[in-house]
Amino acid sequence: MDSSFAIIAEPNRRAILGLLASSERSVGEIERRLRMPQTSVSKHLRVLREAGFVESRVEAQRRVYWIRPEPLMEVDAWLAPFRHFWTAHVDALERHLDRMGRAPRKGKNR
Amino acid sequence: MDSSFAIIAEPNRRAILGLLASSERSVGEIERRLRMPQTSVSKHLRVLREAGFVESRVEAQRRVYWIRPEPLMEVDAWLAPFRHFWTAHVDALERHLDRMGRAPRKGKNR
DNA sequence: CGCGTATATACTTATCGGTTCATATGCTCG
DNA sequence: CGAGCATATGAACCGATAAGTATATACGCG
Repeated sequence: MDSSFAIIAEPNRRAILGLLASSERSVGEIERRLRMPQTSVSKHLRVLREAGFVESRVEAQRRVYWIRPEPLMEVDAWLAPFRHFWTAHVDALERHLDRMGRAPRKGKNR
Repeated sequence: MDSSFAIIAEPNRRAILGLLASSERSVGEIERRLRMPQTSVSKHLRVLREAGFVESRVEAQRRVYWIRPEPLMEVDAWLAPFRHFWTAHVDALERHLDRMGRAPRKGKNR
């Protein structure tokens, strides 16, 4: 329903994503690091999971969560039309790189 | 009050920013293009202005609004720690460019 | 002047999402 | 099997806010 933007509007969710940026973590780890109630962590993780921001696996009694990049890429893409405001003089180079493929081989495209 | 993220969580506001990305516009123009009530446009513009996303000048009876990049840069910056997820193999090149100053040729005419 | 257009603002209402508390489920180990 | 930890889920509560309505202000022109 809501866009990815609504999801990352919540500071605690951004904090969680920030933690997961460096490596995957269990719920308990997140709880301790961010000093936020477990129930809250769980609920935010649920929202993040349903929105495709994270994925989880069960490891005995724990659940380990990690980042899925797609929704964040979407946000990144939305910023594109604005980037020239702060990178004006490099635009030409950027476009050049894009045209060159920017991610040459490596199959597995959509 | 809330972070820039909360501001762009609103779809109408993103639409307005999207319009302004290409060029400055008056309130009436935005109203017509987006087919949204004037009062709504005004209110969103107010929010955007107070959050530093746009700036306006008075031109006779009209107000012309345009983008201020700072808050969007902030969002762009927040994405940095995640970018390696979708640009992993280009990272080296990116860092290289950054180290070089990102604006190699000095022949730029001004 | 006085009307029409352009824009902003106050007020109200309904909705939404986050937090808290209580409880449920499931796994591990003794 | 039963205790205890890790995590999830549900319900009530509460504050924020978007949208609608109505009105106010400013300008420009005949």
